[in-house]
Amino acid sequence: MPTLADVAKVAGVGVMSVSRVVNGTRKVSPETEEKVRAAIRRIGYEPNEAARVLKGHRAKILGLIVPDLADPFFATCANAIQEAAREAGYMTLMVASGHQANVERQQAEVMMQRQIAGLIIIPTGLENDYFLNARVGGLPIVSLDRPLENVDADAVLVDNREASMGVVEHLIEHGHKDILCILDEYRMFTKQERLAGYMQAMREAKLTTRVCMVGPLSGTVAEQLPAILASAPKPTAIFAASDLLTVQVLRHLQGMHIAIPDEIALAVFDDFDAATLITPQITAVRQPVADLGRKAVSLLLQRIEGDSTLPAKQVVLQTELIIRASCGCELAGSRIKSKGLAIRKR
Amino acid sequence: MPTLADVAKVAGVGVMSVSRVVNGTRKVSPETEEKVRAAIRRIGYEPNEAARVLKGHRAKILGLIVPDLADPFFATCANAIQEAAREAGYMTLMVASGHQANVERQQAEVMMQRQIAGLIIIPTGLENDYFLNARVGGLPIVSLDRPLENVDADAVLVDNREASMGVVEHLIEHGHKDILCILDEYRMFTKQERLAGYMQAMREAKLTTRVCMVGPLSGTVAEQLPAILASAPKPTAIFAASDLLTVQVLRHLQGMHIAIPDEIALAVFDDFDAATLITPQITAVRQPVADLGRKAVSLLLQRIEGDSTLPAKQVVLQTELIIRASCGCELAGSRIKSKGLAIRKR
DNA sequence: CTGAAAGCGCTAACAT
DNA sequence: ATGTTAGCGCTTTCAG
Repeated sequence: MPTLADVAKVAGVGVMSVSRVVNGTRKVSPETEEKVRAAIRRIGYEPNEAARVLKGHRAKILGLIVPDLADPFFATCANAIQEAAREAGYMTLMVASGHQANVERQQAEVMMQRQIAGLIIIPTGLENDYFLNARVGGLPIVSLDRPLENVDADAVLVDNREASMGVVEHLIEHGHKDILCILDEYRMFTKQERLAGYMQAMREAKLTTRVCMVGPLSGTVAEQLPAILASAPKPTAIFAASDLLTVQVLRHLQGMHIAIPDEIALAVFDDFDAATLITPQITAVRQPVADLGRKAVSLLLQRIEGDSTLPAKQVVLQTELIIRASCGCELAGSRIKSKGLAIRKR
Repeated sequence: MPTLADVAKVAGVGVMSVSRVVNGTRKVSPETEEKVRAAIRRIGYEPNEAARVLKGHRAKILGLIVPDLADPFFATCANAIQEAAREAGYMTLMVASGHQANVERQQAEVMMQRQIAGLIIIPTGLENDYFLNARVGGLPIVSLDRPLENVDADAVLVDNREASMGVVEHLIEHGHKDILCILDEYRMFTKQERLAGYMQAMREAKLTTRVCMVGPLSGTVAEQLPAILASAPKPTAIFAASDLLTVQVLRHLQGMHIAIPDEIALAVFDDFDAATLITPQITAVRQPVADLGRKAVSLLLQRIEGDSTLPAKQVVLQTELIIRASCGCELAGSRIKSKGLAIRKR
C-alpha cells in the first residue's frame, strides 16, 4: 500500500503538498497539483483512514441502530439510509438492537469509540438519557420514527396521531359507530400517538371508544377477539394500529369466516406487501419509509458538514391514507395525503 | 479518552505490560496484571482501534454486501449476520449494491481499505474475478446464496436444484402433466439452478417442459400469461421460481378470477409473509434464511481466527417444502425436508 | 518477565 | 505556496 510519503517522493514535492491536494485543504500551485495527481494515479495511492482517525478526525462512517433489520419497515429505512450515505461518500455501520435498550446503548458506545461521523437511531427504549452524553461528546445524532426524549437531537417523524385520526374518521364516515382499536401494549411513542389519534377522532364524533390491548399481559388477538365480537354492541369496524397486529387480526377473521368489510370493516396503520394480495385489499396508512431514511441522512450530513450548533429540529413527513376495499369503499384507489411536511422547531 | 500510556502511568508499569494484559499477548506476572486491570477500570480505558489498525492489524469489523437491504430475504440474512457478528465482538459494515456489480466492487474496495477482518457477500454479477485479488490480498470471504465463480472462497448455499425438483415432483404427484415454469430472465445462479431442477423433474417424468421467461426482454407476467392460458394444452399447474414472480402471478390470476388450485395449481420457490394470509395458502419452498446468515458468519470467523489456509468449502443447508393448499393438497401442514446439509468440499 | 524506543500514515502547527 | 517536524495510540523489536 503506497503512502502519502511515497507519493511525495514520486512527485518530487513535500508530503504536505500531497496532503493539501488530497484534502483540498489549502491553495496549491497548479503545477504542484498536477505533479501530485499524476503521482497518485501512477502508484495508485489511497488515503489511510486509520491514520486520519488517529490524528483526531472522524471516520467517514455513519452509524445506524434499528430495533430489527429483518422488519420490513426498518429494513426499507436502512436500505435508503445506506444508499444515501454511500452517495455522500460514507459507509454505514449497522446494528440491530433486538429491541433491547442495553444493546442499543452498548453498540452506540462502540460506534463512538470508532469515531463515527454521525448516528441515526430508531430508539427502542423510552429512557434515552444516555444519548445526552453522546451529544455532549459532539456526535451528531438524528432519531428516526420516534423522538429521542430529553435529547437535543434532530428527528424525522410522521404524524402518527393525525394519520390515525384520518383512518378512524374515514371509518366513521362510513357510518360506523362501534370501532375497535387494536393496539399492542408496549409503551412506545408511535403506538401511543396512534392510540391518541383514535381517541381524538372518536371523541370528536362523540362515539364510545373501545381498545383491545394485545401482548403478554392482556393476551393475544385470538384470545380476546371472540369475546369482543360476541359482546352486546358488537364492533362493526376495526382499526389495527400496526402491521403485526393487522396480520393477527386477518388470520383470526379468516379462521372464523368473518366477511370483510360486510360483517366487519378494517382499516390499519402501516401498508404492507400482502395488503393488495389478499381479498379484500386492505385500506392502510402508508408511511414514506424510504423518504424517512433519506431525510435522516440529509439532516445528519447537514450537521456533520455544516453548522452543528443550530437548534435541533423535527421534520414531519406526510403519510398517505390508501383507500382500498377493506373499509367498505366501493371504488378503491383514492389516496388522502396527510397535512404533514410541517417542519417544527422544538 | 484515556490512553494505554495513561493506564501505564496510573498502574506504575510500562506501556508494554498494559498492552500485554489487554491483548493477552504474553505472560504477565499476576501482580502486574492486577495493577493494570485496576488502573484500566479506574480510568475507564478503552483501546483505540484506529491505532491498532494503523499498526497493521485488521479492524474488528465484518463487511456485508447484499443486492438490496429492503428485500425480505436479504434483510433477514443481514439481520442474522449482524447479530452473530455482534455476539462475536464484531461490528458490521453493510452495503446494498443495488444489484450493480460496479457498486459491489467499489464498495468492497473501500471496505478493504478500512482493513475489515472479513467479507460476506451475496454476489450480484457473474464476473467475480475481482474478488480473486481480494482473496490474494488475504481477506477471508464467504459468499452467500450464490457461489463466487472462480474464486476460492467458502460458500453457504441451499440446493436450489433439488428443492425445485421437489416442488415440481410434488405437482406431478398431483397428476399434473402440463406444468408451467415461470422464471425471470436474469442470468443468476439461483434462478438457473431452479430452472434446471424443474427441467430435470419434468424430464424424469417424461413430461413436456414449458417455461415462461419474465423480464424486460420477454415481457411481464400479465402480458404473457393470457396467451399461455388460452393455448391448446393449457397448463394445469404453475411453478413460480421466486417470490417476486409469485406475487405477479397471484395478482394476475386474481384479476382474471382463475381459481387456485381448481383451475390451476400453484407451488413456488421462496416462502413469504403473505403466503399464509391469502386464500388458498401457498405451497412453497422455504429456505433457512437466518441460518444461512449465521452459518456464513461462523465460517468467516473460522477463517479469520483460525486456519485460513484450509481449502474452501461449500456448505449446503436444507430447504423445506411447505405443503399448503395452492398445490391442491387436501390437508395442509406437512413439510418435506430436503436431503441437504451436505458439506461438499470443492 | 518487563521496559524503552521506533514507527505505522497522516495532518496541525510552525517555518521558510 | 511549500516544506519540516512532531506526535496521534498502539505494537513490534530489541535490550535488560
